[in-house]
Amino acid sequence: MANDSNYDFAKIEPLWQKRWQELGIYEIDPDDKRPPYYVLCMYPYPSGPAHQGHVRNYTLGDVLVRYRRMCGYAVLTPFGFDSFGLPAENAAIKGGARPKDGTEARIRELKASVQRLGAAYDWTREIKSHDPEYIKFNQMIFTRFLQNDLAYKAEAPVNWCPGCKTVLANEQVMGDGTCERSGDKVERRQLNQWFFRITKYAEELLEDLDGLDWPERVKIMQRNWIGKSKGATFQLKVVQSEENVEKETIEVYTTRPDTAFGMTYVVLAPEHPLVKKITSVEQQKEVDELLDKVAKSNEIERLSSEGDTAKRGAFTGSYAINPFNSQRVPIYIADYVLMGYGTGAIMAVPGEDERDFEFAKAYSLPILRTTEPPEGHDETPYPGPGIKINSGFLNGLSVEEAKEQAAEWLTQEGIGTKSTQYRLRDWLISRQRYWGCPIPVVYCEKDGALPVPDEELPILLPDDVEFLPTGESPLKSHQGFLNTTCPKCQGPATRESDTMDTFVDSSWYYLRFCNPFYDNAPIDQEAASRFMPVDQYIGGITHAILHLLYARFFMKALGDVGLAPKEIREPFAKLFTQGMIRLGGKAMSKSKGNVISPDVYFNTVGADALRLAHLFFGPPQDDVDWSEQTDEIIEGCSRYLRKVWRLATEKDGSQELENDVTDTDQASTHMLEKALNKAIASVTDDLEKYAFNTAVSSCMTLTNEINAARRSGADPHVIEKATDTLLLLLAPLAPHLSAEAWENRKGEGALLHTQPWPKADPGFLLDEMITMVIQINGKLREKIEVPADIDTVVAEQMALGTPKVQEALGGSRIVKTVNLAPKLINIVLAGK
RNA sequence: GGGGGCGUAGCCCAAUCGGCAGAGGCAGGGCACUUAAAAUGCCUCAAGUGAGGGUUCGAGUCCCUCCGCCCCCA
Repeated sequence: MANDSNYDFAKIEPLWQKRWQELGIYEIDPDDKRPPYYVLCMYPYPSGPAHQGHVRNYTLGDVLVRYRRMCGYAVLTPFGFDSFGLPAENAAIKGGARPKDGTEARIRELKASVQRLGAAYDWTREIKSHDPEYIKFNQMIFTRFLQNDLAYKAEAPVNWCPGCKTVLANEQVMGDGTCERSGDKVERRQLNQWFFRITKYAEELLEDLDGLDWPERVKIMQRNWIGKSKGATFQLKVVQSEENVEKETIEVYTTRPDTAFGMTYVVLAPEHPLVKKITSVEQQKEVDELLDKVAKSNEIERLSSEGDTAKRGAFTGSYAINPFNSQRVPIYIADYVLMGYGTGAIMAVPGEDERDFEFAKAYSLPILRTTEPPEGHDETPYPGPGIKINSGFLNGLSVEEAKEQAAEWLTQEGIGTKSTQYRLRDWLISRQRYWGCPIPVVYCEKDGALPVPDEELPILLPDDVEFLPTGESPLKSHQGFLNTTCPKCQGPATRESDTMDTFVDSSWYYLRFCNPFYDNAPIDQEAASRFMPVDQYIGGITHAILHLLYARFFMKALGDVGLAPKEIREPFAKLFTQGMIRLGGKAMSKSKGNVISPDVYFNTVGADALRLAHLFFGPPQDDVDWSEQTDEIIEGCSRYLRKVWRLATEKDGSQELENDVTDTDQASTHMLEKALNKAIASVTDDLEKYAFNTAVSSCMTLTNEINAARRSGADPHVIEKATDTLLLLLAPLAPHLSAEAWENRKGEGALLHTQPWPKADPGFLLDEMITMVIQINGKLREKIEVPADIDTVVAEQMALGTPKVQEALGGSRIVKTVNLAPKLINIVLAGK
């Protein structure tokens, strides 16, 4: 066996996968003394066998798991499945397997392909969102939120498909506002639904971003999503045309109170409660027409800047009084003003706002500037800084000063106040769907909406339901599920038939992983205190906003209702977002139908080669285009691994490892020592900063150096040491082959992955001689070898003495020398 | 429309603080081994960094404008 030059991955990979599992080297005892380290890959929706996106994600995670383990940490490395969700239910409706059966089959498939990758997971901790235990605790969390005013019920618009007669998720609405299934135009309807009060945490969610070691772009996306803005709210009196009395007031929010003198009209959201009251008889028809149109359009259309502006608004027939100058301005309604943001009403300043300007032009409303635009500015609105004009007591002030003064004035007059608004809205969690966690609420005619008591949890989904293409959740008509008794009066009551958004499940699973065996509460707080926050979270950029924001909200809210350690405010200390795998210009995913299965590679080159290729493609945060060349890279990685195998397992015939090796080449031995230590340093450094592509190439370089050293007769002891180290460095990257080669070298039972991570000897990292670059006027002219500790003055003399420099000097005057000896000397000559 | 990213050799990609454009791989070429081929080993080839300007002794790297591709928000 020792001379077997063929590495049989098909045989060896499953053996090691089994051994790691049996040895439990990635499981943690409760009394483990090593420092804890929590590595987590976003748990996947089980859509069937893994695709290359999964491979990439779990490879990156596994490299870090194995590396940290070798660095001496007790690494927590759990895996689970985000197993509720729409596709399983849609499959059932189309006549496929029932959601539970289908989901569990998909889980088995995904798990099998994840296991073939050889990633080290503690499978004893596996959890699935649809586990009855998980449902129970999910529901318990909901009831705690309800009791602590973090959950509430309110009317909210939903996407309604008139063809399917059902509510659609946002993802089911196509870009053009039609239903993905029937193609009908999706409408907005009001429905009574459950919300989580995430807005209560808006400020904390914003502030705590600063302390996170996350990619800056993800933090920027979250900041924009939260959308904090500072401004003022104030009241406007309404003058109704026919009665001409001031009964009602409108509250508006603006970020630019300094522009109030330029207000030439007011706009209400079509849903604004005042619309009914203030619309005049003459304008009723026009207003109704717009209301009708708005009801049929979705938010995407409403916020779009496309479409004929002249058809997007309607005059109500009433007027408002601008408190700043007591002028009457008309009140309009317009589709682009949303009830959910600010106060649902705006003051319009067409002189300083693009959108107001377009609207004013379309409806022939006056346009007035209140900020002096810079010279040469055309007729378009000017929103920038400048000096206030046409603005009464604000004239002459800067925009910033005027904002302050205007808000001050509003406060003094008692008609307004400074106000901070957030774009973030409360989280609508109700889904009119079957395959999700049931919302644990019962409705009693006498006692109203009540949470289900803990001892009655979990409320599980009934199995005996029929999936019909009616579009309605089967729970809605399932009498056995619906009928219950009121926990308070024991009278007849009805269950809530909506289920929770699956983002609820994924908002706290990382806490459950800390101790998934705990049955007193959702979260074992002691275990959570030990492992949380997650040291390294890894997943796709697609979850940059929603999942990560919801999970952050849950961490805070769970702490505040006493279910999680209160001092831990953030769940993910460090985040890494991997780039997408694209095929044909689109992200690779089952729903897009452009999946390349890893199976064929598992069978032809093995998991290690595929893993190595994924690491080697390029920077892990960048997107990868899957192409013909990808196969060549994978083939190249496979070739490289075979090379390592030969190096590590074949005895070099010309060199026998005897005690008294004499005739060795000192220079090449020394070069190998240096190459070895440099490789340790650079691979370690690369792993710390996720530069896996360069970590792989450093291993390749070392491999080449060892082979070269063998040819030139370097000390066999050093060659053996370097080869051992190469296997240690490859252990996280290509775990099967390196583990097998290690055991081959070290004897039966030797375990590579429990070895300590190698340390570089700093003595070998510094070069004695350095190539010094000599430039003239910044251009390379000469290179000379100098001792690393050369005196800078001496170095400069040497540089000036070189023939090329002498030649170039040719009578010119030296203006200056940039002396960075021993690296570089730049001689700047006058006028040449 | 706003925000973010990317653009280096035929291709994938390297290049610490602004200091020699090349670490690694793929493809190509040559040689060795072989009866031959595969496999393997060795050697070799190649761009001046998307375009233009600026700052600097010196720019792939910093600043501005433009072009192309991608992502997010609207």
